[in-house]
Amino acid sequence: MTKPLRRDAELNRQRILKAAQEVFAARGVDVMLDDIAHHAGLGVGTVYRRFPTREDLVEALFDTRLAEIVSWADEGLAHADPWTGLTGFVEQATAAMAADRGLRDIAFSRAYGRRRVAEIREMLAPRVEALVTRCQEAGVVRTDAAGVDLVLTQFMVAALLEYAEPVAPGLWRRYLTLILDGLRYGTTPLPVPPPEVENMDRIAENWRPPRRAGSG
Amino acid sequence: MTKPLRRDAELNRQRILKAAQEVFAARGVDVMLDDIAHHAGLGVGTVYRRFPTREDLVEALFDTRLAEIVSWADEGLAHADPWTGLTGFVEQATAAMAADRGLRDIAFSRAYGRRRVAEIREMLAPRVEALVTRCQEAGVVRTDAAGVDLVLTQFMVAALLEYAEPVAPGLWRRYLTLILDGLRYGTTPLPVPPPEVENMDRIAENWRPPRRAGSG
DNA sequence: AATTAAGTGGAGGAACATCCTCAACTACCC
DNA sequence: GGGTAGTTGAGGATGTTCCTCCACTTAATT
Repeated sequence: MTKPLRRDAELNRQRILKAAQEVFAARGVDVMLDDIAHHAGLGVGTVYRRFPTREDLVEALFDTRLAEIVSWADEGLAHADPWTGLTGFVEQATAAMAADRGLRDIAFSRAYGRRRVAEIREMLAPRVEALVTRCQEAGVVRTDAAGVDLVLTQFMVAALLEYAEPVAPGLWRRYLTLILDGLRYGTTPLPVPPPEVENMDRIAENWRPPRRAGSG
Repeated sequence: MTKPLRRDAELNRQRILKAAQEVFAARGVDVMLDDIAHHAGLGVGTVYRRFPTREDLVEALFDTRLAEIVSWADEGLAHADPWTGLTGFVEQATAAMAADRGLRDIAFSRAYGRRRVAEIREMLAPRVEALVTRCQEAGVVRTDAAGVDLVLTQFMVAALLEYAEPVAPGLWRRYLTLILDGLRYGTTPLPVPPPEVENMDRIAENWRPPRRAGSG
């Protein structure tokens, strides 16, 4: 039922998507839409006409990016060696997030992607769980680790990306290696249980929170 | 040459310090001074009269807190077992930062503490270096690790605190253990060198940065 | 080439957040 | 009780972000 756009309008739509992609990647999904418009060489009004909310832009751009991550998880699960499957997945996902600050936001924050993106995110959890379990059965991951641990460590590495990536690109590989070694070779009993799955959402809500969402 | 304060004024000064301590601990050093005043049951003007800048409050409160961390490092160095010395230090420091969001800010951010606090921070680096080196000589830390690695991992754990501590208190112990295990038992060669010390400041500048300090 | 509907630009108003001053007031101290 | 130090908190100054609106431009149609 949607009428096709006029030729110039369609061209501008593409320009906006390209600009949004670039600006999101460089500065995260919280940038002003004005900046995207400017970067696209267009007026703000045009952006708002085509994508009334930031969410519309996010959905249009990150739907496939997240699906890609899910497919990497599947590839990891299909890999002959469980450990290589796990590390390969983690490295691919982290590399993608290192290159795109917006992707980090979408992957972790619960502030965007209420629609499609949230569904895709939920597809990831069981796969990550399986990646870990498979390694444990093969005896190459400590038995007291859990699937959520991988998510939490990704959180930490993503935080490192926020701080260090612009200054020391690629440094994350050093600390990811360190953490994965801990996961593989560590023997010190983990002193507290992993978080409940219900808590993961509440933890994710603190990803890049609004400046003054303070408590009392 | 500083005249003693009038009795009521001195009392209020104490009230302000106590309130600031509590509010900083709960919500970080970026809270509005208005909030501190209100929490102390005083008017904003009083706070501004006594501590003209936020920096004054910070210096008054965190000088000793940071010195305490330095002394823990010394205790760690004095401990008979190098590994226990190292982990003991790291755990004490992290526990302190888990309990005080303001302390995290002061320890990592370069936005405050240009004066005294910065000096104390600089006393820490060589001690941390020594803690690691001593463990390596004893053969209980991988030889390709460096002193700065401990700082960077603390960065990651501190980030985890930001996200998870309000929701799942104490969870940090799980991931700190994992990381320390990696540091001790890991064998996978670390793929990139540690950051130059000069870069550490630039990384720290991204700790809780102003909302729109974006690049181009 | 004239008509019309679709699309565009971007200044600027609205809604906030934060900072910090200052004039009227109050409390201490001698 | 006079003088000085101290207190107050509403509100002006400043800054940020969002998003609308309408005069203007351009593509499509006849």
